[in-house]
Amino acid sequence: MKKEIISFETLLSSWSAEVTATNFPEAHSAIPSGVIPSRNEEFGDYQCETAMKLAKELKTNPRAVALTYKKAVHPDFVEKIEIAGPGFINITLKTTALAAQLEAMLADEKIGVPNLGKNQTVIIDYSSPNVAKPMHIGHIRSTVIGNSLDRLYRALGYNVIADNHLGDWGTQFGLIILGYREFADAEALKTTPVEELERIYVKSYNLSKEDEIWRERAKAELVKLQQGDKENRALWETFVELTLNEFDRIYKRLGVSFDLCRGESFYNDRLSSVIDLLKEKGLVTESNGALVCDLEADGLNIAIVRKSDGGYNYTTTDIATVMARTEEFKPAEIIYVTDERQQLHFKQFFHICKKIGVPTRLTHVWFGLMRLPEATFSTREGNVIKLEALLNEAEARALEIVKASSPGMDAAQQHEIARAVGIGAIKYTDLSQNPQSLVTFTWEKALAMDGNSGPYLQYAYARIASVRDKYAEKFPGKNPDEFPVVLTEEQERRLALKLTRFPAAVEAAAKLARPSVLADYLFDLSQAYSSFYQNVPFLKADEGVRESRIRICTLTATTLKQGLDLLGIETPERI
RNA sequence: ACCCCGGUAGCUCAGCUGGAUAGAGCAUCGGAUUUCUAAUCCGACGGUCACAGGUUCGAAUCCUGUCCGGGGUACCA
Repeated sequence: MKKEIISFETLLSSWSAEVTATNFPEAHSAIPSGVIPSRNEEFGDYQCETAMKLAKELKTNPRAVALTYKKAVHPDFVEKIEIAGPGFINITLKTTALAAQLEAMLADEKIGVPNLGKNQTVIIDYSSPNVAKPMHIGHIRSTVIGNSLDRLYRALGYNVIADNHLGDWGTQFGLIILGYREFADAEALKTTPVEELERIYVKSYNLSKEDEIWRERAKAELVKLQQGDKENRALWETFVELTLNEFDRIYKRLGVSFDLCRGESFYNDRLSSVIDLLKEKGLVTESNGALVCDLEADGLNIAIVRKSDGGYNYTTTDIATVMARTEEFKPAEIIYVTDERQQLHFKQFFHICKKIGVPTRLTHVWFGLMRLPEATFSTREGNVIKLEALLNEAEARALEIVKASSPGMDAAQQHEIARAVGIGAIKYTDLSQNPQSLVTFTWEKALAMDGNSGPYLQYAYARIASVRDKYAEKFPGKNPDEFPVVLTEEQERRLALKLTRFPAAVEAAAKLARPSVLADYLFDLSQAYSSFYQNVPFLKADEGVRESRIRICTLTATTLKQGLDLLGIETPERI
């Protein structure tokens, strides 16, 4: 059994809490005792603001309170504690302790990421595109953010079930079936099936708006489908299959895979019993021919659970889905990743779930819509950018750069690197900003390959891989692990400190449901490494120092690789 | 009308459960390559944190109001 790695932040926070409890028992327990990384490195490695908060409550001098911490027995890994400004407690670690922590992390496969999710199942519901509609760049966010959360939770030891809740059931199928019969283009269905299905849908939808007879016919087709008509059912299955084939191709390119792919249709049989249950609980009333949950009293408007034509809508489907998932998997939590427009829906739906006694914690992770600088995307405007077009463009641009920088490399390898770099660039762009801000799409930003970008991080990784190859070449048979880690240079110490903070970054990213927290950390780490790389020699250093630095490179590489993997970004050994 | 987001450097964004001099990237300008991958590094320039009040030792951060932008508000999801 390996010794568990505990971060300095955690150790220091417990220490500070203890000092508070011993010396200021009269203080309110809510006073935060947290120790955080210094905002400014000239003040040390960690800082604590407890003294100022305590002094405020106890109406005493904050610097005097801070002095108590300075005088208390320090943890053995602390070099010094200083008091500054209005009452900051600044903590500097022993460099030898930092080195020891790096060695512990090097010896641990998970480099210190804790196992928080023991025996807990989390279902993450993401991507969830609609059948018969091509994925455009607006769909990438749920897929990429959801997939990163999926990876983060797995890394923290949760049992994750990734479920792609396809929009494969609904009123649009009446229109599609009718349109398909009337004006499908067999040739187009073979070459670009989903695009053709969408064309059929849009045309049929437009007809339905001006032609009442068409509308009635479409409705009749839908009813037939829902009643299990063989022909319509077969058509529907074809549509689903054609669409899934295409989605699978995109998921494969994105490195995304699901444990389950259960569309709305999967829960179809349970819908009427959901209504029965809601009735039983006295939660529904009739209004204008529809059945609704009136949530006005809770400030959540009204949710329709059965339409006046007898059909069900997504509130009902979602409730049925939760109940089915709860029965089958007993998850501790279900996380939904969708765009911001669905906030009200999820509030309503979570509220109803609570009222009917669903025990599972339900979380809605929403993200801002992606838009163009001049307008929002809309099929009608014809300004949608197909997801595949974006991926193709990214790979093409990356290939140009690879060809320019590695002209001697064979073509297959150039393409492979361009693929990883191009896709990495797109994912990183999306994941590196706060999900909840609205995103303005520009090609320039989406395909950024320098500065704060995916390729910058991949480049840092590839340089390390190259250094390690060179080391093995020049010093065959030597094992750096037989030498201790020693930190001498300023850039080296700074890098070391950043390395020890990886587990905290992973934890925070998952807890806040924001992969951008991890992306920020990794960029910061890469910058620290690049600076180290540029200013500190390793292969030319003396024996011992050289091995120590190679080990630091190794830990940086592992951290980047694992970290980028949590963002779903690959790390080629050479770029 | 009501509800939810957002407004920080020329551009794209961090920072927002109050803390020290508001940070990155891009762009612009100036440097670094006989040396471990220059997709890099080092430096400079650049801000009335939308606006007005308030809370306090301290506000980009919390409260109130205003302006601007996006989204939502019963049979689409």
